[in-house]
Amino acid sequence: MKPPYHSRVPEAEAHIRATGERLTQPRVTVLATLLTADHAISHQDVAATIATHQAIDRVTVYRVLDWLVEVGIAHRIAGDDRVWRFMVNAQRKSTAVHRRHAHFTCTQCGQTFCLNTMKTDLQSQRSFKLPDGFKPAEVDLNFRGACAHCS
Amino acid sequence: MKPPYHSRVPEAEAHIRATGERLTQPRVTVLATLLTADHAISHQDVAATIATHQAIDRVTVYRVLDWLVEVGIAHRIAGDDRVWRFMVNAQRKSTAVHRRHAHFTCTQCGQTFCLNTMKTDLQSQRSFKLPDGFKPAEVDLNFRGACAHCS
DNA sequence: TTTGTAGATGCGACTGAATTGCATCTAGCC
DNA sequence: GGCTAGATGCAATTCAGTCGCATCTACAAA
Repeated sequence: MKPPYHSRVPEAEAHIRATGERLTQPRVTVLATLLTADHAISHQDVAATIATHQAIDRVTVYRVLDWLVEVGIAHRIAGDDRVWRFMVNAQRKSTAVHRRHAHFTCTQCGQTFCLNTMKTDLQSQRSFKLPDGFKPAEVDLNFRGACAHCS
Repeated sequence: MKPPYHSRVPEAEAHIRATGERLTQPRVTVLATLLTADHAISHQDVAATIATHQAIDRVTVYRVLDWLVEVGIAHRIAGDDRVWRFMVNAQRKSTAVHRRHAHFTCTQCGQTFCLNTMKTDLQSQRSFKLPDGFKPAEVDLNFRGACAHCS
């Protein structure tokens, strides 16, 4: 069980201040919500969770989520249902040449887990040889199957 | 330059007959169109291409595309724009326990290439160690960057 | 060859995630 | 305290994809 929403607020504020951009209530709320999740969650999940304790506009949630991705605090994952899911980045490296993500989507419970935050051997991602001329900037690795809970 | 649409019709018909299911005109047209592409194309690309030489309903294209994926002739890729893109499978292995795809999306021209059909060293995909209990059934590897044309 | 029918197609209406335009508000500056 | 660029709220819109249902057709059986 992850720490609840309230204990995540200071952490969220610190992340936002670190960007040098405006610290607003919606940004804090959305980020703190994202920080309490141990798997990638959708815009709707975020909006619904927030709605239980305060009012927030759907569009604002979309915009904050986009902003979090833009400034490098979070990343987004395209799901099989055409819905974006978001997750806070494990460790931010703003100047990283290669950004790498590894996710696992459970086909039974539907949850998407970020493998970068788990003990996983992903070093071999470096060893791919692409055809001549193809210059990758980012790599995504997506697994589909049964998660630890459902298998 | 790939062979044009017409020369792909017999190939398309053969693939469809091989499934044991009905050989219909929309199926042939959609598959032949898919066979002429050297990169993954969207439903809209398929529909627009077909529309230049014959009438076809949008919904039928969706259904045929889904069917092609279902019977294992093609596969779909989730794009960054929430649009599915489709591509004929290189070699079909109906009983494969692990289905693997590797794609490269060019952030400049927007095209998505299937690396499985290109000379690429992807053997290292086997070497991932997932956390205990996670049982992958499929693996997708997605690169983003500059393609051979744009780099 | 004709016929019966399961399955495919065509069409209109619909869904729902995400986006846009614009008026209003506010965080952080002076 | 006042200014203003940038953020938010709300309504309307977009667009990929889906659904319901009437009609059509591939193909197999007669």
